[in-house]
Amino acid sequence: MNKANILIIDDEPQIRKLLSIALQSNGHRVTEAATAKEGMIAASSHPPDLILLDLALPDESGHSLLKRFREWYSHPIIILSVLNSEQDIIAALDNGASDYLTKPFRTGELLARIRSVLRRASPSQDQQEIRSGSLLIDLVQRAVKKNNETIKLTATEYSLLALLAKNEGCVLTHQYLLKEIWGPGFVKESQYLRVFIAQLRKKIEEDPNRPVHILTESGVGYRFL
Amino acid sequence: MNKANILIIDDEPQIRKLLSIALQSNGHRVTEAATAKEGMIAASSHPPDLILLDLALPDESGHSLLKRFREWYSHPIIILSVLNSEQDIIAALDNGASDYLTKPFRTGELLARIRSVLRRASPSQDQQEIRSGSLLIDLVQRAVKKNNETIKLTATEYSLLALLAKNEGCVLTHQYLLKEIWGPGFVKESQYLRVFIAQLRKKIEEDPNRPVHILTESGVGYRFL
DNA sequence: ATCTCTCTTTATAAAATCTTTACGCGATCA
DNA sequence: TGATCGCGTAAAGATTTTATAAAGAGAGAT
Repeated sequence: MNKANILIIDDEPQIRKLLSIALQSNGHRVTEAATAKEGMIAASSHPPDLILLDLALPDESGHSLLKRFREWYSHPIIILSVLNSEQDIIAALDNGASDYLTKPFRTGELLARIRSVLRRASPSQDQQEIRSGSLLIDLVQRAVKKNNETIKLTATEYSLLALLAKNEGCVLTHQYLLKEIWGPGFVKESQYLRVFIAQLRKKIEEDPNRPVHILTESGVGYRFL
Repeated sequence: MNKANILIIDDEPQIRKLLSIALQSNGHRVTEAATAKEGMIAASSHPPDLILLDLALPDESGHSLLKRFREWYSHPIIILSVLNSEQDIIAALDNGASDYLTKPFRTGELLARIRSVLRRASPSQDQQEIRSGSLLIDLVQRAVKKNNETIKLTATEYSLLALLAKNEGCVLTHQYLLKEIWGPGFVKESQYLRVFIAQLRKKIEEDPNRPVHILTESGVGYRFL
C-alpha cells in the first residue's frame, strides 16, 4: 500500500499544516482533527489506514484516546509528542502505539517510519480460493474439498488441478501442462496427463464418465470449469 | 509471546552485558554475537524471535548485514546505533528494520519497543492456546496437554508443534519447516523432520500409526488439524 | 568423571507415489 | 469394413518418500 489515508490528530494548526504538506506530497490522503473528540468522530466515520496522534490534546489525554482507539482500531497509530519522558513512551507503546516520535522530528524520518509501519501492517494475505459448484480449492491451505469433505490428492495431482483451476475457462495444452508440472523435458509424455487427469476425475467428479470440472479438448488439451 | 529468544549483535562487550542482563531479567533468553559473521551464523543455526543489531560492527556494515538478514529472516530486527543521522535511520527502516534506537537509550524504552514489535509480529495476539480434540497447546506457558495431562516435549519438538499448530489446516512444506526451526542452512535435512514428527506423534497421538493431528502430505510437507 | 537428556546420523522396512505397459472404446477416413 | 489415432482406465513395476528404531555425539548437571 503506497498511498494511505492518514488521520492527523493535533491541536496545533502549524503542525497539522506541516504534516499535511509533507504527507500529501508523498501521495497520501490526509484528514485533520484538532481535538480528541473530532479525531474519534473522523476515525469512526471514515477509518483511516494510519493515525498520527499528538499526546497533548485540549480535551482528553492522548494516552486515554489511544486506549479507546485500540478497543476497535487495529491499523497503525504513530504517537507524536513533545514529551521525551520514558514513562510516556513506555505507556504509549504498551497501549498499542505502533511507534513514538519526539517533536521536533525530521520529516524524512517520519515518512520512513510511516512506510515501515504500513509495510508491516499490510501483509495482504490473499485468501485465494477457487470455487466451482461443490468443489473448493483452497490455495493457501493447499487443500481441496468436495461437499465440505477434504479430498486427498498427491503432490502432482494437486499441482495439476491447481494449475488448471487458476486458468479457469482456458484451454491449457498438453505441452504447456507437461512443461509446467513435470518440466520441459517431458512435453512428449502425454500419457502422464491421461493417467493423472483420470485420477483427478475419479476423485473430484461426481460421475467421472461425465466430467463437469475437467473437460477434454481433444487433440489440444484440457480445460477447468 | 512474552518470553523470546533474542540475539544481540554488538561488538562492545559492555553493551552486550548490559542488554543481556536487562533482557534476561525480563524473562527473555539471550544469545550474543560480537561480529557480523558470528551473528549470521548464530541466527542461521538457531533462528531467534528477535534480533538487536548494532550498526557499527568490525567486519561488515550493519546496513549490509540487515539486508542479508532480510533475504530470509522475517522476525523483528531492532537497530541500535550511536548514529543519529537521518540518512541512517531512513535507510535502516526502508531496509526492513522494525525499529531504530539511538544510543544511549533508556532500558525501559528499549523493553517497551521490544514488547511492541513482538506484539505486532505475532498475529496470535488473541490466540494464546490452540485446541484440537483432547489436545491443548498453551502458547503462553509453552506447554502441551493431552487429556489434561502435561506432555513433556523438548525445545525443538515444541517449536515444531507450535509452528504447525499456528498454521492449522495449512500444509507447511519441508523447506519452510526446516528453515523456521533449524535455520536456512538445513533445508535439505528432511530426515530431521521425519524423526521429530515421529517423536511428536508418539507423544501426542492416540494411535501414532493413525495420526489425526499431524498429517503427512507426501512429497510436500505436514499439516496440523 | 559419569550420567542424563537431547540432537544428529545411519540403517532398513513399509508405504505412497510415479512410471510404464496393455488394452478397450469411439471417432475418423480411406 | 477395417485401420489408425487420440483418449480413458486398470494394473504391474520401479522409484521415491516416509516411519521407526537405534546407535553415536555433544552439552550440561551431579
